[in-house]
Amino acid sequence: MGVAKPSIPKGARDFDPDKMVKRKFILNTIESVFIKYGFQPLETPAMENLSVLTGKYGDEGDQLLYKVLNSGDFLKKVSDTEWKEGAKALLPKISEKGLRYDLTVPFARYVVMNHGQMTFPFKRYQIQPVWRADRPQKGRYREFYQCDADVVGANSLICEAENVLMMNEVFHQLGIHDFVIKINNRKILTGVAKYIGEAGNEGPLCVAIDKLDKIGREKVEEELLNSGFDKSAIEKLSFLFDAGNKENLELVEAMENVLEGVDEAEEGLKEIREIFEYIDAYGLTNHHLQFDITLARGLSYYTGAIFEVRALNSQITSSISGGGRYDNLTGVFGLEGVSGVGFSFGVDRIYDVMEDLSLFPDESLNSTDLLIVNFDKTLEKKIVGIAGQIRASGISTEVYPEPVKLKKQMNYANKKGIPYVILAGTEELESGKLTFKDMRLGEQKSMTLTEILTFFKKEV
RNA sequence: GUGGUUGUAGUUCAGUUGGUUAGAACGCCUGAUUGUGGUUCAGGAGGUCGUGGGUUCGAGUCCCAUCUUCCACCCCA
Repeated sequence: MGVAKPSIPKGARDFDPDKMVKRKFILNTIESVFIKYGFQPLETPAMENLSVLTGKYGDEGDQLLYKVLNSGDFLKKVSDTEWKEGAKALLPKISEKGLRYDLTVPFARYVVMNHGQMTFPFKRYQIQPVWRADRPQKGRYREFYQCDADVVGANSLICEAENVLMMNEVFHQLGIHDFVIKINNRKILTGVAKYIGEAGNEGPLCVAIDKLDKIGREKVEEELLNSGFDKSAIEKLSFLFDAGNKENLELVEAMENVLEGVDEAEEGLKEIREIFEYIDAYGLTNHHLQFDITLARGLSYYTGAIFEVRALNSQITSSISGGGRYDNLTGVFGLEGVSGVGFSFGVDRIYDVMEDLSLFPDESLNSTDLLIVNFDKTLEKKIVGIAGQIRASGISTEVYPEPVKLKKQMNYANKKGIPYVILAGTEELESGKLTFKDMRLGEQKSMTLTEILTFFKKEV
């Protein structure tokens, strides 16, 4: 009997060191920008009670929730009749907990549980994995990370403007310069629904026009027809499809003319204007922002501004960041009147874009600066001492832990991309002149430890 | 959840209508070089052909199941 081959669950991944170094580069960049704008870290448990999770993501979402089986004899509360009633009736008896599906609902739960002690506006960021029992595809996994930042308890459009600022800062730092931040406002879309005589039907309207760039105008109109929209209503939508490539403010103006007198739309357009004004006032000139009246985003809880970021000139066309304002985050948990604005970065997709455009900087990849070669057991105590002194000045240093063949040690340095090597055998240690080799140039010099340390000081 | 697709050495892939001992490249190990990596040369190791059944004298090749990969829906990051 052979040992079973090890495997990992479908849609889950190992991140090997090569990948982790790159992921960390992205994650650290995002985190530092969050912190720079005053957001504080928050983590919530991987498991939530199912009562918190179910019913928050629609019927489809409930299907995609991972449920955790009760520990012990999970069948002990189940009677024969319940067993026969099928999975749906059985579920609450055998499972009380589930894995988190996103970071927004657990955050809402947190706010409701703690709002008495919190000071508002409350700004938190959260970078944690979430789980969905979806069928995996390229760029879609069953376990993946979300990076959310939200402000709750503030209605000012400064929050929206700062979202745009943070998106710009993150992508600039990552070296992604060709991207577009599309902005729209749910109030405008609500107004549009009203305008075409389908007041209250903005839900299906959003779902349909959100697919515009993917399936085209005809299919969208077809879907609307199937959703029960009137033919005349769909015809009235043509102003939206024909909006064309106008300048941002020009488009705002054009829409103001079309939608004049529809209160919600007027308000939404005013907000768009104001966000542009704030961004202007912040002094951000190249903001990559583009008002797009057809941007909708499928998610139902948005009520104000909505954002979506896409990289340009990349094979990866799906969105790499997005967000928006929601008026009633905590309503489902019985706490009314807490509004918020949030957005998130799609780490996996940002990773794919950067890989696609070869944007990962080489320096971000090797972590060790220096390797000290191990010649002989009897010299180990000395080279270890040297390593300690070098590390004390902040240089990341390795001692090769065994006195194996030099070739193998040099090869180790080479494979790991370690740029400098110290060779210190009996002679070097006696004279204090260490052999210091630059692996990239292939040159080596005799240098004292102090000389080496000053060399690194100049390098960094 | 629906329909399709993929799986052969560490990796990327060949493998003829089913027919001897399943190949290549790269990587890995050893040596040329016992104190010098990245280039070169010589040699070597490594495979229950995803897994489990079945058909057959004979299966990497055909059939069924299952897992996995990827793709299109649905939905989404």
